[in-house]
Amino acid sequence: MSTDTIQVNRKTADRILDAADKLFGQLGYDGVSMNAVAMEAEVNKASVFYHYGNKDQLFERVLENYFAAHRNMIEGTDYHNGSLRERFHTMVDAYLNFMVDNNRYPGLLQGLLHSSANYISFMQRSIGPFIDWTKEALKDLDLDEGYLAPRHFYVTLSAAILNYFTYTPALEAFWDKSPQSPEALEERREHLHFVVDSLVDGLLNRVKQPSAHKPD
Amino acid sequence: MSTDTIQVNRKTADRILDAADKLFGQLGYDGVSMNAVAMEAEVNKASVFYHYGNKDQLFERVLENYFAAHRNMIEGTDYHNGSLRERFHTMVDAYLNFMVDNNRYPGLLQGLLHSSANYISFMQRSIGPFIDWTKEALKDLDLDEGYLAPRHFYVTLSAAILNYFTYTPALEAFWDKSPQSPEALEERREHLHFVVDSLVDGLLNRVKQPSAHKPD
Amino acid sequence: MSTDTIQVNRKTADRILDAADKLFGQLGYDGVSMNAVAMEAEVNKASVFYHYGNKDQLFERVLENYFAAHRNMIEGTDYHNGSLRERFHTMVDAYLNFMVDNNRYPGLLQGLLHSSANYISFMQRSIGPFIDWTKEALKDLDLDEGYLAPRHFYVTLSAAILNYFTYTPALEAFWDKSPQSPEALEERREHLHFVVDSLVDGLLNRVKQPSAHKPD
Amino acid sequence: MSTDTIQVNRKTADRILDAADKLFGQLGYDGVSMNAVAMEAEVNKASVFYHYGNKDQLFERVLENYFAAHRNMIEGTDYHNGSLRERFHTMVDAYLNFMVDNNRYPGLLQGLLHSSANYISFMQRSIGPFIDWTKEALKDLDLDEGYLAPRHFYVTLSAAILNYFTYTPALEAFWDKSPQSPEALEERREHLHFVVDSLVDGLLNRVKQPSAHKPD
DNA sequence: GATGAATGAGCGTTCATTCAT
DNA sequence: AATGAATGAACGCTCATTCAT
Repeated sequence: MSTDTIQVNRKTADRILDAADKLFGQLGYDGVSMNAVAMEAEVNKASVFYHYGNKDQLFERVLENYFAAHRNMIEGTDYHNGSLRERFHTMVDAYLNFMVDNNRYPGLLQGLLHSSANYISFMQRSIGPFIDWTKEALKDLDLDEGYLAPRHFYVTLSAAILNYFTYTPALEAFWDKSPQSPEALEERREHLHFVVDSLVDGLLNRVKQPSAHKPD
Repeated sequence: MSTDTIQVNRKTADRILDAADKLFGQLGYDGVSMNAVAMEAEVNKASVFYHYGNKDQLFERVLENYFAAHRNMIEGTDYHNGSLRERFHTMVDAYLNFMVDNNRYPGLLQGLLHSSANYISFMQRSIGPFIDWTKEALKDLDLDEGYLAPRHFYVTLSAAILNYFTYTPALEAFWDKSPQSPEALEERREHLHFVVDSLVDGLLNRVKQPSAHKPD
Repeated sequence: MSTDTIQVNRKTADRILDAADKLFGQLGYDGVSMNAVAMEAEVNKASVFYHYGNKDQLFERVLENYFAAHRNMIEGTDYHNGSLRERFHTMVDAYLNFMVDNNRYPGLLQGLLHSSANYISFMQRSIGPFIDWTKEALKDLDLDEGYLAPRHFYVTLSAAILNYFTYTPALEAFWDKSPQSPEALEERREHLHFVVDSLVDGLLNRVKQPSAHKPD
Repeated sequence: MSTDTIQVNRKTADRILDAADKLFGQLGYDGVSMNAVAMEAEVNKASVFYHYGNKDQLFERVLENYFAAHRNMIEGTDYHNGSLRERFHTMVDAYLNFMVDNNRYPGLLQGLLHSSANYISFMQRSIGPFIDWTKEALKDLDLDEGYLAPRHFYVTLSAAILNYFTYTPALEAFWDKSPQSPEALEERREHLHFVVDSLVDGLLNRVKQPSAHKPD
């Protein structure tokens, strides 16, 4: 009974959050009205304010959910062991899986780019752990700066993963199957692994440290 | 009435288009009001409508300018000759130069992702030539589908270029110099060339060695 | 459950009435929301409605408390005996003391002036006894109408008392000490006694001297 | 024709200001919605914002009009010459005439008492000149502080004038004719002159300066 | 060409109020 | 007695757009 009550009481708030999640990811902060959220959630508009205070707070609740999931994903992934190649494969797989499971997240993240400066720190909280992750994976090679610095690999790889999702609507015309179908996703995963393999090969080639710890 | 005055007081229509260009790129379609455009251009609000009809048409005029420049860039680049590696370097350089010269374009493009479907065909008109370009560059290898298909390289490379620009505000915290400074851009260019070199090496490796280990 | 706890957690209904009293007096009917009352009283918003029905009724309860106190003040004051001068001094002192003891009342009363007609009868219930009071004090002089009628003295004297309190925030800039400080209040009391003395002198002068020069 | 145009163009803005003037005076700042102003002025709600920016600015425009008229009244009144009695009579007449001509002003002023602190400075700008005026009138008696200080006379006399107007709706039940009728106003004027005469007599009696400049 | 004025629709938000628990 | 949730109406305000001049 008490469980029931909790479920019933959470229902409206959850429906609102789901609706906001969906719409903000599709249309961005400015493209979504509180009225639209209320209608999507099939609740009264005032209820949205009752449960989440205002539009900014609702938006941040949506963001925080994803950032928490994002952090959990990173913390739940063991990327310290194995060869350089293995570590990168682990990372790319984990990131790709996360995007598949949270397919509204990329759109949400892109939307932040046009938001007022307030939300840039939100993005940085999302980027930071991933850059650290890349640093960790490349730690043996001692590349702190220059064109092979971890941050460049972060931008290149995250972009290769993210944009596949955000550009899906535009890409559909050029794909033979829906880009988000399991088959297409598997193909993209193979491509990303190929990219990682190639980059790791190229990297090891350039740094030329045959004596380095755990040669690949 | 002097030449100076005329130059300073550029044609109203131009001033409006410039203002719209700037604001749409910064804030996205929904983040910009016609009033804001008028104020930025220092013209009367009704003038904006007089010259461009309505908000959608103004937005499309801004888009069209960039897509025309984009097409010109592609058409003006000779990517048919040279080795596969050379052709890719040419492409990446041309695309990067274009972004530097048209630094409002990436933001504009990202904004389209949230524009409810209307503008997807605009994006596709921008993507199409680039995909053809990639196909042309890879024509010798006969890769029409699968994880090595040209379209995957398009997504990977365009993302690696594009996101460096669109994510600039968020990246600044992780860069030692401004990501848009000439030095940082040169570094990014080197990284992209490294990426291309690695991918071409990896590609040639795989294509010539059908018996090679399958990806993961 | 100790006596202390009970005293601190006064009856909910009382806390609400106090909060409403304070806020309505400060901000007027329109300036106060039921939510604000609930927060000030640190009770649930629905409790306010449970105890007082609706906003109008809550407001009226606050008013009624003051009007009852006002009536008690008048009934508890012996203004029938003594000289005309003494009777007026008694009145003015009683009224002034009442304002000091009920310093939220003047603000509340002023707020009524903007309440669309509904509450005018409330004001009249407050004014009536005071006018009767003035009539009683002046009963020997047989002044029912004209510029010396009791009602004019009521307006003049009540205004001289009331506005000193309601205009306090604006007067502070022109006072050397806080207008509500005991010293300032004592000074105001002396002034009011001076006013009463002067008016009584003037009144006796005119009434006893029908041949006196007409005003102006 | 140009005159016509100007009149036509001013029409809407003027109608809005008139409506705001009327409603704010009747109901106070919080009691008036922008919609109500628009309906009273028979214009579109957006027009109100077009012409006056926002509610605060509209309110301040109304206030400023009265404060300007108030200043003009004071500046246009010669209260430097004549006996003390004459100077006070001049003041009271001017103030009373101003209230009759600007009968919405008292209500507006009272409404300010419940407004946020922003508007207190507005009130003080209204009060200041009048207090100076009182000081000027009493300058020969050297009364800077104490219960006979000019500021006390300001409060007493302004209250006697102001409240007669603001309390009109409540007073009507106790008056034999409408308090704002010419006859009633004339009677009130006589009363005020009686008050002034009595106070001046009382004052001269107390300060006892038979050798003072211009004995009354 | 250019612009001041006007407007219906919609925005984010708060309101007083109700009701099931 | 008390409260979390819900809601229709209204709030101040901005929007894209039109139109007479």
